[in-house]
Amino acid sequence: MSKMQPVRGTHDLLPDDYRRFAHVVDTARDVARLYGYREMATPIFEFTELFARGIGETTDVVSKEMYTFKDRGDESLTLRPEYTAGICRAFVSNGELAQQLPLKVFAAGPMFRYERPQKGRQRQFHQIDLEVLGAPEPGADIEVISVAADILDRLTILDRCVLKINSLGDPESRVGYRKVLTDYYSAHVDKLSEDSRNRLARNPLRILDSKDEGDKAINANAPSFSDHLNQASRDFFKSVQDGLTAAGIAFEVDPALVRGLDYYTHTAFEFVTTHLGAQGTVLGGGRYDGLIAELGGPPTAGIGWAGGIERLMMLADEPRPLPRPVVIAPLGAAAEARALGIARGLRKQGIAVEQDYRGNMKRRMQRANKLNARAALIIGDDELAKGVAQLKDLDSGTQREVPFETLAEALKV
RNA sequence: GCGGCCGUAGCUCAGUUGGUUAGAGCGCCAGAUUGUGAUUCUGGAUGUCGCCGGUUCAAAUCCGGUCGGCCGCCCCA
Repeated sequence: MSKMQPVRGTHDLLPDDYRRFAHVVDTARDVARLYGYREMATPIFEFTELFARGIGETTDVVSKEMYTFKDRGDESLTLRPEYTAGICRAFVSNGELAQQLPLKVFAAGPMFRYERPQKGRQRQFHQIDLEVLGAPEPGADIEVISVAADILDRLTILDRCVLKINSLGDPESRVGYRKVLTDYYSAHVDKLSEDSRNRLARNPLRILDSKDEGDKAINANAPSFSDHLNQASRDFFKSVQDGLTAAGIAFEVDPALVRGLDYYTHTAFEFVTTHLGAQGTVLGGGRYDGLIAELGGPPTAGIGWAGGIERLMMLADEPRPLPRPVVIAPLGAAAEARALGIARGLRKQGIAVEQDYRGNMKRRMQRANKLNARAALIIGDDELAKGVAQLKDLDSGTQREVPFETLAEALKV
């Protein structure tokens, strides 16, 4: 093509695509509202430090995937790579939110990560996001997962997804397990893959999920997280599982499920599919009880998830077609002028009316067909004189005269 | 960031061992007595063969680079 290409990893959402995009967001918003979540939005860029501190300096997202730049005031800013940090920052910035606990919010918008694009992976992508702040109880975990399941169900993709959950424990359990795991892998470091040797220092938990055959052999005897959860963490995880079962939500416990962002504690979960190539995760999240305190706010529990809109779009059914319009086809200057008022009156009644800017009868009828119009209103000099329009049903081809005054009634669906 | 595949009309794709004005289907546009669409018929335009450079008498075709897409890894949504 020409040089007028979009930036790598970005895409235009043309009208047909946008309808499917909006369908995902609208569906999610509707379901979230049923659970009492309120929509909000935060800025697309924040101070770089927010993400560095919130997500973790050593994570891939922060260390090599952020769009970071200096603005004209020499501030280091970053295009948000995810939503949670921004929402938590907003919670800390806006004291009144601390009086609305538990705060249940829904959000949607673009995210930015400098990654190698593939199907289902773009540099600018979009997420729907759900968060509950100020609820340390497992009931919040259950509810948040339940909202996600309902959204996927309404998008008709739940049956192609599997819910995987795991517990990363509370900080005490996590620190303890991490030590045990690091010791174990350090003893086998010479047999680990290069990737996993790098993971050992950054996030040893991730080695558990390695696809390398040699690593898998070592993993077979690796200490299990479930054996190193303290009693409180164990009870918490049990409650979440029991709640999901009670709610009728199917899940699998996956001990290898580890999320890449540092702030997660306790519950981690992902809805995964095999229908998107290498990009299996459609929606994922977890609990992050320490994040808000880490950002300098009052110690406040948090749990939430994000879902990739583009990935959901690829799986979801086509949204319902738009209501079919009526085309008004005036012939001659006088009729054209009169049609403007008639069309406006019909739209006031909630009827979608399209009026061409130009064209003879044939052209207007062709346009009507192309617009998938259900009916055409033909108004020429004769009709103008009689105060009627020819109402042609474009499916049956039948046509009848209808007085201007009763057009709205004749066109009500 | 690593490894691999690919790039020809708006779309899906043909295009022989390099050879003359680069093709098809769909779609688009225009006509078939100017007040009636979708069907049918006729005609038309599709294009810097992603881009830049090299080899050659000659490049869509071979070579290099670059941009972009896709697949796997990594990572994640």
